[in-house]
This record gives sequence, C-alpha cells and structure tokens, in this order.
Amino acid sequence: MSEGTICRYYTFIVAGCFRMYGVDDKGYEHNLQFGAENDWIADIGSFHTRQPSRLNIQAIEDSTILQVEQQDLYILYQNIPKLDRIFKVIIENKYIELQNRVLQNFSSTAELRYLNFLEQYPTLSGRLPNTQIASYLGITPEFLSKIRKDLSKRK
Amino acid sequence: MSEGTICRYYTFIVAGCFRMYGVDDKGYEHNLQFGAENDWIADIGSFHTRQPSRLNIQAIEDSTILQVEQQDLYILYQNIPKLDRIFKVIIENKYIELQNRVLQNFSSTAELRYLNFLEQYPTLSGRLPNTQIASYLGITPEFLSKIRKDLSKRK
DNA sequence: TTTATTTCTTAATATAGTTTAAGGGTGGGT
DNA sequence: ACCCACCCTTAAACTATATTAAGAAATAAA
Repeated sequence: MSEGTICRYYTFIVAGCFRMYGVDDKGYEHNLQFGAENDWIADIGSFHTRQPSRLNIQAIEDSTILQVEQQDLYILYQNIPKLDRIFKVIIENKYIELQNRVLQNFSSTAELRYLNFLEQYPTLSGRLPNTQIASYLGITPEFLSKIRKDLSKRK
Repeated sequence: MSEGTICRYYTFIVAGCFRMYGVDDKGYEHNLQFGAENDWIADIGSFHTRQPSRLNIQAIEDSTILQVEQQDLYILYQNIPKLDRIFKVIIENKYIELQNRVLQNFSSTAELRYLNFLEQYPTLSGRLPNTQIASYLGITPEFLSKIRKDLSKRK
C-alpha cells in the first residue's frame, strides 16, 4: 500500500513481516511500526476517513496474509454487531502499541531507545536488516553501528 | 490522574484545557497531547488493560468536565450495543490524532515541527505557556525561543 | 508600589547525532 | 567463477539541539 492512495484493507498477517513507514520532507523513510505473525496492519486513519494515506505498508519478508476490504467490513459491521466490539478491541490494542512507541521515543538517547527496542522485539531484532531498525529508532544506520560498538566495548 | 495509578475515567472536556504527559528517565516531562473543548481525554491503554499508567493527565486551565467510570462504561456497553460503535469511532479518531503526532515528529527539524504545531493548534498556541509547547515539540524552551527569533528575523 | 516568583530571551559552551566518504562482507545472477 | 547490488562498519568533519548561566519581562503576592 502506498502513500497518496486510500488504505482499503485491514490486513491480518499469517506469516512474514511488514513495516509501515512515512516519508519526510527530505525523502527519508521513517518506520512507524512493524507487524509480524498474528498481527493486524492497516493505516487505520486512511481506512476510516477515506483520505489518502501519508503512509506506506510494505512486506520485508515473504509473507502470507488475509485481507478484509473496507466495504465488506462495513457490511459485516451491520450484520454482525459483535464485530464492533471485536474491532474496537483491536484498535484499542493498536492505540496502546502506538502510544508505547511514542513513550519509548521519550528515552532521550538513541542508545536507550535501542535497548528498549531489543526488549520489545526480541524476535525481530535478529530478522531485520540494520537499516530498518535505524529507521524505526529515528537514527542513521551509521549511528546504530556506533551504538552497538560502544555497547559491546563497555560490556 | 497520575502515573502509577490506573486510569479509571474517560473524561469529556466541556471547557478548559488538559495535557497528557510522560516523564522520562531523567525526570523530564514530555507532553504527548493536549485536549481542549469538546475533546475526550484518557489513558486508553491503562483504562482497558487496567495496568498502572505511565502517563499523567493534568488541567492547564480551569476546566469543566464530564467523566464516565470504567465499570459504568462496561455496563453501558452491555446494555447499549450501539455504544461499542460510538466508542470504536472515538478511539479510531484518537488513534489518528496520535499517528499524526508521530508523523509530525518525523519533520526532522524542530522549526518545522513548530510550524506544524502552529497550524494544527492555532487556538492553543496563544493560550499555552512556552514551556508546554516546548515539551510537546520535544525541545527545550530556550531552543523554542531561538526558533521564534530566527523565524521573525527571516520574515 | 514594591517584592517575590515564575517565565522568557540571549548567548557561550558542550554534546548527541548527521553527513560524507571509504573499505570490507555477503548473497544472488549470469 | 565473477560481477553487481546491497548492507555493515569506521572515522573525520559538521550541525542541530542541549546545557548552563545571566539578565529582562511579566505575574502574582505583600
């Protein structure tokens, strides 16, 4: 899914890994979040407002997914009232995840943020290329290298 | 509402202004979002997981509010199925707001973030003390001063 | 009004993180 | 086997922002 288009699907990830990212004024990409097995991924904002998205969603591993289209979901909402509750809970959890991500960003130094990342995504840290992690942390890959070097020296 | 306690209320702001903030390792406060008239404010994470919050919510103006308590809301959910949908939409909007805040943070320089803030909260920018805005932007009040000076010089 | 208290501004110095550039490793394609 | 593309590391020079400190301005208190 690309920025500038409307996000039409809630995507459930059966296997693999995705990233959701934005692009800044200078053309640099910033990873907002990752999604792996058993997670949902969608630009909830664009999906519901039907406004063009400012985000991109992209597979970073070969992946297997299930998708629910917008119209279909709304029809399902009408026929199965319980779905409102189910998706309310999904969104609540997505909200919490995003809020934690913002809180994590408060950790002033990039080193602390990196250590946080390692705790939060022990699986992903081995799977993802360095550049993706740096983009998530809001630093350059070069600086991530330096952080790792400093950490291993000090240990 | 203070960090370490469980967030027990969805709060609707009739009049006034609130801020929601976290505190980092060094004791510095970081404003996550503001809420003014006709807005809801709550630590949705803590409210639903019933885990102690890492956030604080505080009035920064004399305010009038309405509050719904957790238990009551759950009872209402059971009796009024439509509420699931209504609160799903509220949370969707909160999610979008939070996501925009994160996207805004991508703007590499603090100056761009400040200009963004001015657009997004034209009302608040006059109402809030400098320190609160700086805390929202993730910079020091001193640096905000500098940004303003540079902007007015260049204009 | 005067004093006290908090907030804003300015400027000098210090630092976390970027940019640029170069060299080395690794896997895929032909 | 080779080449090509991509990723990782290192280091030097540079820049955005923090820190510290001091004075000006504004607000509240006496």
